Amino acid sequence: MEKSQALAALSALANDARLDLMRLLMPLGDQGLAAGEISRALGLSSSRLSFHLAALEQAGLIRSRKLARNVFYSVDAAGMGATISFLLNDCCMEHPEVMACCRHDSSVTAPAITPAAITPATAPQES
Amino acid sequence: MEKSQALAALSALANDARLDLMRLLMPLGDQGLAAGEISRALGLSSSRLSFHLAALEQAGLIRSRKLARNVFYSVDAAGMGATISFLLNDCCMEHPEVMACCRHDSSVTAPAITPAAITPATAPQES
DNA sequence: TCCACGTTTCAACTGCTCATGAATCATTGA
DNA sequence: TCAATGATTCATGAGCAGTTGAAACGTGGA
Repeated sequence: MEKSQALAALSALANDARLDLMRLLMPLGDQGLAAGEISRALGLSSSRLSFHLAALEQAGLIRSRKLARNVFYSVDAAGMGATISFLLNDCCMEHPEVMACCRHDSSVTAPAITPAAITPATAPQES
Repeated sequence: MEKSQALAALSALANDARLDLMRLLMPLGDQGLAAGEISRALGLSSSRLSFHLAALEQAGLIRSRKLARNVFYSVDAAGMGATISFLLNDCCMEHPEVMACCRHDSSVTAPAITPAAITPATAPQES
């Protein structure tokens, strides 16, 4: 991975809303989520969300595909992996103490935004 | 690691000069390098370097220690590891395809700034 | 064809990041 | 005490990132 590309990815990740966005999309895999659903789940205005989505897509961290009227966004795991790989290998040069972070899966906290928190819109409203 | 702390670290890393700085300091371990030497190695003005060093130190990615007239800066491997661990565990939730970046040590290129390029000039004289 | 919906683009504004050079502070040796 | 050196802080200005609301665009159903 090029340094410039890694810088773009790091810049994209260094934002509260975009980090939430990645955390929201990550467990959904390739299916992803429509922009409108993301907007509702994160409480972002449509224009603001579009801005952040464009930043992440340009950085190679998410992908989009059009389906009828909706645009579905999903994580680009390869892009995310390449970014982390850049940090580990090119930046930290496989520093033993840094590499240790890969082995012990420490501090796995509950995700801030659970997929269950997403309003399915079309699903029946439970009372 | 707190999300706010991870955001600070990512913001600090999302900069060309600071990424070079980390790559310069990484192979030097705890010994680190004096600010003046870093300034010469990277071709940064002293005030500009001081700004970037402060950003990295505040983000918990480097440490400093005063030695006579010099301030030596070295990487905080634990801080860097925690940042990458946050990306892997909290952000990517151990997504299998992302976690793969830890295993195959791909694309290990020659460092942009080799430690040999640094003029030793004044070795840290402990008095 | 028209309307409704989902999404993106645009202009304007605010605030932050980054770069520059001068000034300042701290330490050492003459 | 003074000058030299190493490093940081400050004021200034340029440019970019983020937010907002309105407008525009594309698609599908009536």
